Amino acid sequence: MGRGKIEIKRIENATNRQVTYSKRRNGIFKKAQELTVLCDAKVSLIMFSSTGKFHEFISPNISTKAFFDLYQKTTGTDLWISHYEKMQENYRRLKEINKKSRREIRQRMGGDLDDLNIKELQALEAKMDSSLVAIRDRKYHVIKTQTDTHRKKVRNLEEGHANLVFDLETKLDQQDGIVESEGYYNEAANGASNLHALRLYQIHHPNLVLHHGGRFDSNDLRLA
Amino acid sequence: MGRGKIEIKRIENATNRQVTYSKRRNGIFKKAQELTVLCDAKVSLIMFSSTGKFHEFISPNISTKAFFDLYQKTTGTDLWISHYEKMQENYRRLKEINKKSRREIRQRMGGDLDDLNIKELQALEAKMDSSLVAIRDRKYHVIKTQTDTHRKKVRNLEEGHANLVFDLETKLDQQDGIVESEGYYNEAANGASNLHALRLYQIHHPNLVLHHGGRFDSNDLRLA
DNA sequence: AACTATTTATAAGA
DNA sequence: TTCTTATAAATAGTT
Repeated sequence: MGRGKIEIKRIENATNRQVTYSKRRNGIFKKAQELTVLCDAKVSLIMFSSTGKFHEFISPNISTKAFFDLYQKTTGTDLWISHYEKMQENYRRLKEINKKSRREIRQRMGGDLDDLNIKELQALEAKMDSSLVAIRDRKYHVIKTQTDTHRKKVRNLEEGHANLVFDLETKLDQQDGIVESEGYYNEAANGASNLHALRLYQIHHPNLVLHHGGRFDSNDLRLA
Repeated sequence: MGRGKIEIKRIENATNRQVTYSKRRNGIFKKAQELTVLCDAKVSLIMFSSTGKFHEFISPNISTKAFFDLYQKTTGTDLWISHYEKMQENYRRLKEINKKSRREIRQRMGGDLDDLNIKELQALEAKMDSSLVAIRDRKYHVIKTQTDTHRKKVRNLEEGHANLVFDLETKLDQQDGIVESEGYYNEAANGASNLHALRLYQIHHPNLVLHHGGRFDSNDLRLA
């Protein structure tokens, strides 16, 4: 269809070939477009020229990926789709497990109990009961550990402090030399050395330290 | 190019559409073939008719897979990989959620408590406690429902049975006509009519039925 | 599926 | 590349 008829064989003149490619490419794209519209068809037309240039036509409302998927599904060709589907299967399975987990949690939270029978309810209750025991045990263990830690800390602090006070007293003794004994004891009574006395008392009554410095009292245990 | 010019829009007549599809498909395939030969180009032409029928043209010396690989390489858009990676990401996320769910369940079962602090332990204990209450409530509700159902069933059965016995007695009365009164009462004493007596008794003491026929006794409640 | 009047595509030239 | 145009090719409507 042109000024003259041409034989269908490779055009040897590169320029000519390029021109013909360009013209016919437009023609075929137009045909593809018309076919898409007229016949409600899905068309994918991809071409590379001899120089490697790339052109594509694809029907609207379908992506190249979707088109290729459709192609594979239709032809049964299987390049990577099996891998993909295996993954989808795993994904599905994982989702199912997830759902079950969530349901189990809900049940353990006291919901979603409607379709459990007595036996299941009893089993669940028993499990929850023993779990509760374990949690309580753990809590008491944590409390005990914390208590012990605090007790030690406080004892160390108190001892350090008492030692400092003792050192201070010793230094005062050395500095003042001979002091009227009654005056000394009077001063000490409302000053540093009552802490020394406290220190000596604490060594024999460690629990006292806890109740004052450990920030734990019976209230904590009531909350626990 | 035909007897008349046509507008490029969907052909509504299905038969016409199918015919046009067939004709133009041949035309476009021929064009693709010619382009391939004349211009030494690589062409992939895939189409699906509105009825889902599939046709393909592809340049010789290149497979569809190779063509698609070339397509991906040229466009830089790796369709599959992006999808695959998105899926992998989802999969990973789901797995993470799963792990957390499992951990939560383990904790609610009294395990995996080592890295919870007191506050968390207390919260968990409280939740478990209230959940346990909910589960117990549900259990008692189920038990009550079952008990009621059984009670009703048993009462119906007993009444039905008693009615049968009563009918039997009535029939015996009619059949035997006049019987020596002492003999009749003697026979009845170890025969059917003691059931009649039971029936009358039950009407006024319905709970008796439950304890015999309901298969529920205080033991059940102890287990529950 | 064949026919054919017409429309459309395009080869060659500019 | 794009336009022009003579001509080949495709195809719409018909049989």
